Amino acid sequence: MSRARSGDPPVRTASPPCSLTRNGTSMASVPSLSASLQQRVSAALAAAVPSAVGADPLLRRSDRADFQANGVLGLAKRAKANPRELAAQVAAALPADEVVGEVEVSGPGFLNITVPDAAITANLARRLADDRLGVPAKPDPGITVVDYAQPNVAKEMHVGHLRSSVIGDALVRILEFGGEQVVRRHHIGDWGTQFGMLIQYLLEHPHELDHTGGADADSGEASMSRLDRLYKSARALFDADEAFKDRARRKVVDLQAGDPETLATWQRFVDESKIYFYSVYDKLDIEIRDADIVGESGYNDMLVETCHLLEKAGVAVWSNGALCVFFDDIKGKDGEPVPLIVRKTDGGFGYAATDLSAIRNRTQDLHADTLLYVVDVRQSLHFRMVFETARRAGWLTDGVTARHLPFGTVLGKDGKPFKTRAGKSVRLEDLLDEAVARATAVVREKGEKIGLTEQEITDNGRQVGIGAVKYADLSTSLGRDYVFDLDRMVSLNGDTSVYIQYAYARTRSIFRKAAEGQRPVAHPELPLAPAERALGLHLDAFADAVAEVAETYEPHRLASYLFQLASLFTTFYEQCPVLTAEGGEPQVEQRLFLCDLTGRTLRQGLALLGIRTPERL
RNA sequence: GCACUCGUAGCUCAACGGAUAGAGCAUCUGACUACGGAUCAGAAGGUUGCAGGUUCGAAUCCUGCCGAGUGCACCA
Repeated sequence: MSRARSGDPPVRTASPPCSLTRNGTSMASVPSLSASLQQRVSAALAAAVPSAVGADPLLRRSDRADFQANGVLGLAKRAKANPRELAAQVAAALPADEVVGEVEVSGPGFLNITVPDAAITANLARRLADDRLGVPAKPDPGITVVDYAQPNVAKEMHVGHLRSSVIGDALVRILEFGGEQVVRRHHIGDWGTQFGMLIQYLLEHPHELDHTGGADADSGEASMSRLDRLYKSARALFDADEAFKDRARRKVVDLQAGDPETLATWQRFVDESKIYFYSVYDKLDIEIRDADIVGESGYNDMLVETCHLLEKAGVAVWSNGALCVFFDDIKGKDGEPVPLIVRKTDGGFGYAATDLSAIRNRTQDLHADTLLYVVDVRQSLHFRMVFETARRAGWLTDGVTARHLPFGTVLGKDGKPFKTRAGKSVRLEDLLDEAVARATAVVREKGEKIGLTEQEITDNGRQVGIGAVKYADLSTSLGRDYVFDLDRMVSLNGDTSVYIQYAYARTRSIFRKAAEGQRPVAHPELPLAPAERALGLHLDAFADAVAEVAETYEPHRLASYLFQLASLFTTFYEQCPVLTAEGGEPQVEQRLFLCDLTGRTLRQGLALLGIRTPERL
């Protein structure tokens, strides 16, 4: 598969609101109970064993208490102490304050810690009072370039383009939310020898890309169909007609030489393709901005210099007429070293030259300290070689992180790469249309009962269908292949976005049904029911979950967090009457407060994954 | 052949070196005519591919083997 990278749909506002603005809210980061405890246990460890300053207490959620600290065991080993005795010492050293509740030594030397109900409610109240739900923004943001969503000019987008776009978009949102300065780059496939054929054909048939015939002549679909028809005709002629083939090849030379007429024709392909890209990304509800589309052609001016620098530095050498970089540990089938080819025997530049030039641009001109590439796993070797080369050349320094975030193949239900019955790759648009159609049918059936308007049904169908596709993609670890199964994706039950969206809609529904004076107010003095505690502790972990994803670039952890939150809320909803709470007005307020925070957390969390949350579903 | 990734419940997937390996789907058993709309609770299901090793402790780290996928000189 080509490394299509690209497109930009400005039509619909693509970004769901990141946070709800409320009167008098602050922008204060709220340490989680987990973080507060961690700090205390860490201090207690240091008090018990002076050499343990800075040791990680390994605090985790536990099924035997609210939290468990596993760090004592390793420490006891190093200090040659009895683990249980040491654990008891640490427990004794823990301060008795508002966060630390019960502490007990368990098993070989675990510390089981329970926090008071009041601490949970109080911390959640601080989250609700904050626009960002207490999630801190980095005090010292870096600059991260994310390379994602890279389709090819003049080519149909297919299911293979889905993952890069969805994952990249989610990462961008998550990183930006964390305060990072993000530069988006859509490295579209807009250059290469195949353009000689296309350009030559268009020159000989100048009206093939004209926007004629009907009201939808300017639509993305019409653009793609023109491009596709032209591509096929050109290809057929290229294969059948030797003279045309020669003319096409000479066009490649013209293009690379920067001949104005040739370039202008080439630009027509790019522009036509962008119309199509934007329409697909609009459907995908992913915002692509024109300024962020910097395709392969964007680095043309640097290629010669890149090669020159590599050669001068001795990083690249000539071999069999090509400019190559070799690596000790990379060998081919015959046992001979396999090079990264920077410049080909015919003088043309390979994509390695483009990628290396892009690295120069991103580190030296954009001053990035992190480079991320959301690209198919099959290009891992390529990136390994490119990064290593850039290190040798000094373009990647110790202060810069470059990471390929590889994703696996999309498979059909049969476990083989997702194809149509005819064996062709599936058009991305068809896939999205299908998902939306199914989701709309489901939404319509249920929506009629609650009196949704036709407009709401249509909007919800789109938000549910697209959300389902994105969630399915984001809820499994990136590196793996995943099975594309629409039936499962749009299911109301199970680990799906629909389930989470529905939980959100339920939180909203309660407020519509609430009586005049029933408002969300935290009551730390009230004891919490088990379902409330479980929900509360999980709500409090939101900031930590987001931070973890921003650090590991693993969106599936956020997806998992959100599904669990929705599940915990559903249990709470089942077990704890809200508007008719048995404890009277304060408990009604307390439970409304939990609903409010749950709703906002679900909404924010899904927004970070690029998934919308209908108010009524 | 070499390299990379991966082998976890019937299926699709989780699990930051920690206690009893967790979810969802499917299966089975019960509740539920709705504050509140698309329900919940429970059961069953496992030699974490196999064999060694490191560790107080391994699905996780190391070695070997078996199996799968992907990649491996001028396409991206």
